Amino acid sequence: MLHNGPVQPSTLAPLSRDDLPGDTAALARYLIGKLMVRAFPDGFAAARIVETEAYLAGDEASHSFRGLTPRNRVMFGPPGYAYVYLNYGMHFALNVSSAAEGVGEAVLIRAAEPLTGLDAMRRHRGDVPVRDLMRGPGRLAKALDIGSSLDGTDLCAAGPLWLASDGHIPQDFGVSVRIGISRDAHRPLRFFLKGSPFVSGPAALNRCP
DNA sequence: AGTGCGATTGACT
DNA sequence: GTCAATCGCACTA
Repeated sequence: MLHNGPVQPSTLAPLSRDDLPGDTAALARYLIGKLMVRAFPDGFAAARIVETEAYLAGDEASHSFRGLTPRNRVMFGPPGYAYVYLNYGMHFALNVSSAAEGVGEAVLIRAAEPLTGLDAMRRHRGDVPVRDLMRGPGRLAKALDIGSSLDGTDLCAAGPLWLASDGHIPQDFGVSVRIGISRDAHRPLRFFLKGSPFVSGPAALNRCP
């Protein structure tokens, strides 16, 4: 889209944990337009988050619904940490832990617009169109080489992976039901940058009221 | 111990 | 449009 100015990932300060909204749906909205920054051995990659989903306590679709397990422990920890899990036995997905310690909630990062480090992303994803590099949670994780070794990473500190802002505030949010779930399927907990071609999901969910 | 099912993707008819 | 790949975890026994 139009709003990719030049980005210097190494100078992008991490988001402050105190600035993260305590309400998980609010955090999911807050993260739209923010940046994911990844440090690779040979440089940085950065991407603008364009699609998120909130997973709440008491939510049957959430991994936290049946209580704390080794896999979902980060969801029950403090906010602003990476919950990385393996889905369908083959795709990793990146979440940001949310809510107070002891409350199992998180925001799934579903899609992003690549800004810098496209060569590094293609090294992990192969030669696909820019639009498809990070369009979907599994693809996003692959592009940023995110695996279980990053589970528990502090996303509010400059390290292998963190959240940042370049000051861009998106004007037009879309809201829809979440993708790919069967339980609690009616809840409007998916948020996206309206009109972005980097958003995943069926077109019907992406046009708006 | 065995079974079933995903917060998905890519290949194929 | 259909479908297989592949594994952690919940559930049954």
